Amino acid sequence: MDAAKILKKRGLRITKIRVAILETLAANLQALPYSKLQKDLSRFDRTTLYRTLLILRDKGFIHKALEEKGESYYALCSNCTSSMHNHNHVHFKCNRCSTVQCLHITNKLDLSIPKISINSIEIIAKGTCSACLLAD
Amino acid sequence: MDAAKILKKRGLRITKIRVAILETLAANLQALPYSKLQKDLSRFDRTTLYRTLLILRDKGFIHKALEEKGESYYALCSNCTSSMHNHNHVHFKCNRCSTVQCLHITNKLDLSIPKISINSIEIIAKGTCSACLLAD
DNA sequence: ACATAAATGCAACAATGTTGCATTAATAAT
DNA sequence: ATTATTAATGCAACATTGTTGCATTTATGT
Repeated sequence: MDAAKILKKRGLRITKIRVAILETLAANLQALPYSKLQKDLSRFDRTTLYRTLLILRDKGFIHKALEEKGESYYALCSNCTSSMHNHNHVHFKCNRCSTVQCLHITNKLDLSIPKISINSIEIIAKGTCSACLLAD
Repeated sequence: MDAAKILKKRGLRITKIRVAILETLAANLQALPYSKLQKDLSRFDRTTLYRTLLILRDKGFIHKALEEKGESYYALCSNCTSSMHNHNHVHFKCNRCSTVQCLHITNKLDLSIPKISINSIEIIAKGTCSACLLAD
C-alpha cells in the first residue's frame, strides 16, 4: 500500500501522520481502537491525530467501524469518496478477544418503515470470531 | 407509569433517582441523551446517575439505544430482565432533529456468516423522522 | 425503632473531545 | 532552487464523560 500515492491521487497533502495512520490501519485486518492509534502514533500530538482522523473520515479514506464504551474503532474504507460513503458491510465485534472487523456481506438488507425516510443502515453484530472459536 | 411499583416487583430498592430516571424516560417517546438526563437530574450527583444507569441497564430496565459522538442515548426496555435482554428493534436517529427512537419492526433479520458465531445483532438506521418530513 | 446491607455524595483522576493560536511544513508559482 | 501561500501541526487550555474509593446516608426486613 502506497499511502502517499493514494493521498496525492485524492488531492490531499502528503503528511507524516496521514501516511502513518493509513499504513497503520492497512497493516491490520481488524479495525483499530482509538487508544491503539494513540499509542502507536504517540510521536504525533494528540490534537493532530484527532483532527487528522476527522479529515480522513470526511474525505472517505477511513470510517468509524464501531463506537462502544466511549471508544471508537477505525478502519480503512474500501470504496468511499468525499461525496459518497457506502459502508454496506457489517461491523463485527468478538466478545472474547474484543477485536472489531468489517465483514463484507452479500445479503442485501432492506428496511422500510412507514412515514420515515431512511438514508443509511448500520449493522453491528457481536459474537465469537473464528480465531476464538478455534481456540476452544 | 408507577416506577416504584415496577422497581419493587423486580426486587430493586425504591430510591429517588431510580424513580426519577424511569419517569423521565417514560415521559419521552424518544431515547434521551446522557446530557439531557444529566441536566434534568442535576439535583442528583453525577456519579450516582452514572452508577444508577449501570444498574438499571444491568437489571434490564433500560438500554443504551445509541452511542454516537461520545454521547449515549438511553431508553426504557420493553421486555428485558436481568438475565434476558432482547432488543429486537431498530434504533433510528433523525439527521435533522437528532432525536433517537426505538422502532419495533416485524421483519426478522437473519444474518449468518461462515466461521463466526453471532450472538446479537444491532441495527442503527438514520434518516428523517416523520415530524421532520412533515415540517418540509 | 433498629440493624444491616445498599445506595448516595464527594473527591479525585483518566480518557477523549474540542477550540484558538502561533509555528512549521507542504505545495504551487517563479 | 527559492519564495510565497495555504494548510497542517503542536501546544495550551478547557469541557464532557467515565470510573473508583470511601465516608455518610438511606431503604428495608425484623
